[in-house]
Amino acid sequence: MTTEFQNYLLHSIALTNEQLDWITSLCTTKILRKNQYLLQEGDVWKHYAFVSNGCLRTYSTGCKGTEHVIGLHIENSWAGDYESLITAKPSHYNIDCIEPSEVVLCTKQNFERICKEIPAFYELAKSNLNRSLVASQNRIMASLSYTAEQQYAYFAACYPQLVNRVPQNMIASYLGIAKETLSRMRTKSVVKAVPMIPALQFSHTPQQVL
Amino acid sequence: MTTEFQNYLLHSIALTNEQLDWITSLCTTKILRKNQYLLQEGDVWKHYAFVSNGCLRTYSTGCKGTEHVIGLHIENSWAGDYESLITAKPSHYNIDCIEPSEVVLCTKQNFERICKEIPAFYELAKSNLNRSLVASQNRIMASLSYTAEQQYAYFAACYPQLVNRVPQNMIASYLGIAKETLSRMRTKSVVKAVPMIPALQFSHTPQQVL
DNA sequence: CGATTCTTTGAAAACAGTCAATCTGTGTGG
DNA sequence: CCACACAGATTGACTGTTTTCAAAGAATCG
Repeated sequence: MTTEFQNYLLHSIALTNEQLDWITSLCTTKILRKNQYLLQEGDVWKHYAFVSNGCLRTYSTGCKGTEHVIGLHIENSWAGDYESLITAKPSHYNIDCIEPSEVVLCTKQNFERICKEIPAFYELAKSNLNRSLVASQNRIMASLSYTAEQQYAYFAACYPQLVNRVPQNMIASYLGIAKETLSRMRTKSVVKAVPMIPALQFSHTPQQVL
Repeated sequence: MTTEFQNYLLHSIALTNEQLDWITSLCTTKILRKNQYLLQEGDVWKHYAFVSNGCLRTYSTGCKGTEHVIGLHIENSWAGDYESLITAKPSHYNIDCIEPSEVVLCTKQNFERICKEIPAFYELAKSNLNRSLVASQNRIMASLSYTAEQQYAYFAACYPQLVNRVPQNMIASYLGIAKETLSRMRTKSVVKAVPMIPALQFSHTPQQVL
């Protein structure tokens, strides 16, 4: 029987059974209940984490205690604080579960070992990193170009799976708008088309954070 | 005599003279006048470009023809459209010179050849990519957390070199605010301190786009 | 010096944020 | 099984910031 993680790998790259088993043996699975932290501010993040099930959010606490959602991660994507991982410094972020979730953890060390051993795996990791960067830039582009309403429409177009799964206040926070504003926009809901911006026209791919 | 690019390399990684010469031989230098395009929307970006002198901007044209500045690049940083580079698709962005500039170009192919041959160079490239990603995320964090005024203060703290070098309308565009708003903020100029947000407290490093 | 680009300024209007109250649904424990 | 508590969503009135448009003032470049 193959796990979600193994399915993800098999769908992404070509692997022998031995390789698949070997990778799996270097990873651990962790079950998290709703609201449980995967990473807490101040801790050093030392893993690569694949979300095999559920939904998590990465957020940071700003001045006056407001929470700002930096990332949302559902099954088949990656979560973690990349900055903390590569600098080995304490994280400024929190990651917790919006739903009961299951994540596959791989230590940085093991992850790099796998990369070295299996070029295809390495290419996958690199491609995920690239996609993260592109996704970040698209998000910046959207925030520069769009009004609150257009941003939400763009978000909904990019991540239809999240719209009815993630609480609205978190989506609002992710978009940098007030939850009341989002609520009002939704009730109006004249289903406006998002004005298409060249830079964003091919970007309807789910965000990956590695 | 060493060029700016060679100085950059020597300050970043350890190289023999032969290696340095070899790398240099695989790159070309291009002089650009003010307002000249380095990349124009619709073209495929195929290089890695190191800015050895001057200042460039990456921008995109949104609906209604508004220009949105996605990146600013001064000497000793990198410019280019990474998305177009890795996907080999036409770029949605324009890059042009704010000042007369000099860039060192290296084709993707040659760049990868150097990476393969010289591990330290590869590590440098990887580290630049990582820093780009972190910088993007910090920019997102800032746009979520800060008011227009705080954003400008944060920008000025991060990039003091740019404040009096890049036209204000472009800085405004970079920050996603109207140029008039920026102008008003500057004249008020009660030099407010930026409220520090945990996530951004160590991020005062110049943006690198590789 | 003339032309273009960039910046400043003013006033009105649009937009989004805040605060506070109410409403809804879900899950828990008595 | 009901009542209650709690998290999330909605609504209204108000405030404040930011945008827009238009015009005038600097600065820069050829």
